Amino acid sequence: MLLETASRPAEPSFETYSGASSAGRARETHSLEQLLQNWPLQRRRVHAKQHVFRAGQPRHALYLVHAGFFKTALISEDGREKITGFRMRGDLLGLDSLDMPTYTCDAIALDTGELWELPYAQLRDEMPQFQERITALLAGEIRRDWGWMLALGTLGADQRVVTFLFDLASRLERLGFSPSHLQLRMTRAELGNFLSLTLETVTRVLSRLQARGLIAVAGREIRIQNRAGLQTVLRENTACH
Amino acid sequence: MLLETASRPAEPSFETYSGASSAGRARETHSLEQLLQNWPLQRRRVHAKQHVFRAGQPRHALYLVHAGFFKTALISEDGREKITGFRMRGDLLGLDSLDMPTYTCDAIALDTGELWELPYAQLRDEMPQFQERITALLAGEIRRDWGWMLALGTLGADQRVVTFLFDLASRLERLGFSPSHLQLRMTRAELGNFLSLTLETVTRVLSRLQARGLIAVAGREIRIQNRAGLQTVLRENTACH
DNA sequence: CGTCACCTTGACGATGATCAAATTGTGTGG
DNA sequence: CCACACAATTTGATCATCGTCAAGGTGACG
Repeated sequence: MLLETASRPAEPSFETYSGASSAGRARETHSLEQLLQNWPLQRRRVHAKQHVFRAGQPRHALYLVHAGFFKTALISEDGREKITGFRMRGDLLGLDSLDMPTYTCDAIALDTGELWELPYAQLRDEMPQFQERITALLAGEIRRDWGWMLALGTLGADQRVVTFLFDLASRLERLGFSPSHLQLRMTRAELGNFLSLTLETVTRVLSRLQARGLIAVAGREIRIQNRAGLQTVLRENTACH
Repeated sequence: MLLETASRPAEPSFETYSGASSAGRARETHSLEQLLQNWPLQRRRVHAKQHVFRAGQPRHALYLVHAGFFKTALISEDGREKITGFRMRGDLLGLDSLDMPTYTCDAIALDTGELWELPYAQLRDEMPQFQERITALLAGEIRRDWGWMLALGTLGADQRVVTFLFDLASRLERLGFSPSHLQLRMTRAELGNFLSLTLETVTRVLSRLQARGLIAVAGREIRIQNRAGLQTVLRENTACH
């Protein structure tokens, strides 16, 4: 697989990509969520379309996604927008501005969700493994970004979409969800923005993949029906390069 | 300016983007190079086309570029290659694999150069400001990557090239070089790879900009002749989005 | 002086963007 | 609960940008 995710919480649930359920089998003991389980953290509920923070606002915390689905996005002075990633349980919001006085991107909820507010300075000083985790998460974000730069720079439209589906599936699987039944939380436009495609192209690719029997599309609900077939798509010749 | 550089050493020189010269006016006291000035570091000389490390090799150090010009690149299993960045004095090589047992990208010298080998664990434990610097450099790399994702995803060919020229100019200026006289150290193919363009398109854009009197191109030597004019190019409508 | 890598320029074509229009889905107020 | 407005999705037709292929030029180095 091309891309990786930095975090791997447990405790699956459904309908909101959260973790309210019970039958959680916690395997990876070093996730941030595990570390912080009985730390007195400020929690914050957000609902869809709400900004967690905006670029330029004073940075006062790092947020750990505990439930819900988020996007982070840059907006340039001249209005161009770019979604830099979709964040789910176990991911952090605000990592990119750790060394800055203000946030450097927007973080927006696509869903109802819950965030844990991490007091960075305090945790760094009082919890020995914390700094190490943060370093790993930062480096992991760089690797993930580079992976996407590779994908977006060298793959055609179909292959980008398939790469995205595989990435999402694997992240969901780590959270304990089915890797073949994907409930998208973003619009076609947002997906296209992230993949550097237009929303029409995203739609067309999905229709094309459905026509080939590789996936089943029903709005934002996507079922992966032929994983091997999708991997074949990735091998098909790219126009670029 | 769209992009930033995490490091800002002093002591300009010429002909190799290094720092052998003397008349250095050290302003920013918190650069890594400053911090490490009289630390007993292993130094390593490299020459053009030599690999500093390759993806998969055991990671044994972090490298601080002291002189020369480098590229870092990813290569996917199926042979697609992507240059993730060009690195010069004050930049670090290997940041992305800080938490890994092996390197996750290739680092290749485009020039003769000198690297300082940083023993990460030791410095982290013995030098108080070190960890903080590393965190800042990691976060800065993320911001830079996101900036390029925005540029590559939303700008046309001409604008990408101009953005690159401005970025390079500003980095060179911080090192004490002229921001209008650029000596490229990479081929058109490498530049195109980084910008997700073909080498022909890069050539064509440079020719076009020269024809408009905005720059003067002589092989890898580029002179910026009309900075304001180039900024105008950035305002010209992009096809994409 | 010849070879090789790199660069430049041209002609052509394909991928994906743009524009347009119709359909479906969603939330809100009556 | 329905009707309405609006957001999101789908599909089609057309076109521009940039990739591909080809050929010639330039420069470096043995």
